Amino acid sequence: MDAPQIIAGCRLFARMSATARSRLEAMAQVVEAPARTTLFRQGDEPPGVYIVGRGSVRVFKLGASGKEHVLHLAGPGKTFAEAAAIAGFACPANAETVEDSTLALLPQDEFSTFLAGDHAATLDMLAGMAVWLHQVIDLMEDLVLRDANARLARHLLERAGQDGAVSLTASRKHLASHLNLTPETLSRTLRRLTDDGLIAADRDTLTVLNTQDLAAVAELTPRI
Amino acid sequence: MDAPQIIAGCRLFARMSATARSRLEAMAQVVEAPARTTLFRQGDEPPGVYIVGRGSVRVFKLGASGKEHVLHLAGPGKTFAEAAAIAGFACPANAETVEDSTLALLPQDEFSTFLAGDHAATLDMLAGMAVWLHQVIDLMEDLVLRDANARLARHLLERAGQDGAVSLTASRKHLASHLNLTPETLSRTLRRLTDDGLIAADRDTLTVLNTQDLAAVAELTPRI
DNA sequence: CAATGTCCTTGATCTGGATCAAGTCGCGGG
DNA sequence: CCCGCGACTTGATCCAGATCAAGGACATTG
Repeated sequence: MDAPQIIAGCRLFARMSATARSRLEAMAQVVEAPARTTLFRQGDEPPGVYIVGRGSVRVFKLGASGKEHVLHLAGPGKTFAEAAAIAGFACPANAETVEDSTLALLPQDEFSTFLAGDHAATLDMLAGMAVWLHQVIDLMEDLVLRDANARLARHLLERAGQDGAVSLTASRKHLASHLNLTPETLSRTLRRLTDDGLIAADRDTLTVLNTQDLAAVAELTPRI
Repeated sequence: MDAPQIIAGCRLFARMSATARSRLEAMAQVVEAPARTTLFRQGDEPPGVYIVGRGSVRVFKLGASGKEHVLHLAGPGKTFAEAAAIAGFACPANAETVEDSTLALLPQDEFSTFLAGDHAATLDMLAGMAVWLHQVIDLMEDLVLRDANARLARHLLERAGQDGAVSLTASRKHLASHLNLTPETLSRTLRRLTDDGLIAADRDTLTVLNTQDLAAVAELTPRI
């Protein structure tokens, strides 16, 4: 998998002009990383913008007691570390591949130079950042305003395809951490929803069976 | 209070070029709003970028059961609603003045046009957005990885001045909501910290007395 | 194919913070 | 000055979800 391919697979960069894309392709470094490779750690200098080509990456923060919170499970076409790259501050989180992955890295300095010289690209990045901010805020509100059932329900509804299938990019415990649940609670919550016939749980796929009722669970007020 | 003054008081816009600033001043609408005025609601069309000149604004989300979460307590010089304005999606939250306030509004359409024509300003906005994203992520990690004591301790340390004073912009229940606590728990937590001599609590000011030990509380692992 | 390991499930118990329920304080209006 | 109301405190109880503690289900390896 080469740089042009990875960049073409990324919404954000794919729609940029041909000249902009060729500059990006020229600076991109392709990284092949086996599963469980650490890409950067909390506090590191910003490496630049990463784009996932194949595989998936887990971006997470560590709490004092070793508890971790998965901020982002990035699959193919997704970018991460953009914010640190743009503002130039130290990485606020850790990143590690979940499975064998191919990534493109747009190095910090060259990427900054590129943005400084391309107005349209800067506007695109700005819009992309606003969307990402929106998603983070949504996740936070989920964590604060919803209970375990509703969080899981909403997560599933958001990423269900036409057929209602949601494939698990990472292991269940990572999903649990993303939703700020323990694996035990995730397991029990999945059981509750399967017993009620709202979803079907397979080894590596969850399927939404009843969108209507699941949506009701997602909106359900935790404690009247 | 007039538009040039409000814009000059805002970090983000103050450092822009004179020509950029005069364009912003020309488009700005000054809004005088008494306490408890609703500026916009969840789901509204994005109004544009707001800048606080005087007073303060509470940006919050409502959960199904009426529980609210304060995302942002914006004081003088702070902006809000930028993300919605830039990406053009509906407001993800509600905004209401806490006290009598003066605001400047840079209307959505004119602001977009301005950005489209000014590369340097776009880069500044991008950097500003990255910082704001960073803060939101920090807040989320606080909510997820820290307990009530540590959340309050960190919040105080972050905004203590030289003399350790933190003035309460809004009522305590709004602070409680920002930290995802009930007023009761905030009250008990403040008591614990005052009893331990780490802070002093006054009617409308909290004072950090022992930065060392308070920092230790902030970093303390919730449950070993 | 036993041996080991990792992930997931299920059950029993614990606990931080929410909720419910009285007060207490301070302030503005009549 | 008294009344009423909203914001805070304090105490008693409750509960969702964490933690602790066994199992089971697959893989991988010798």
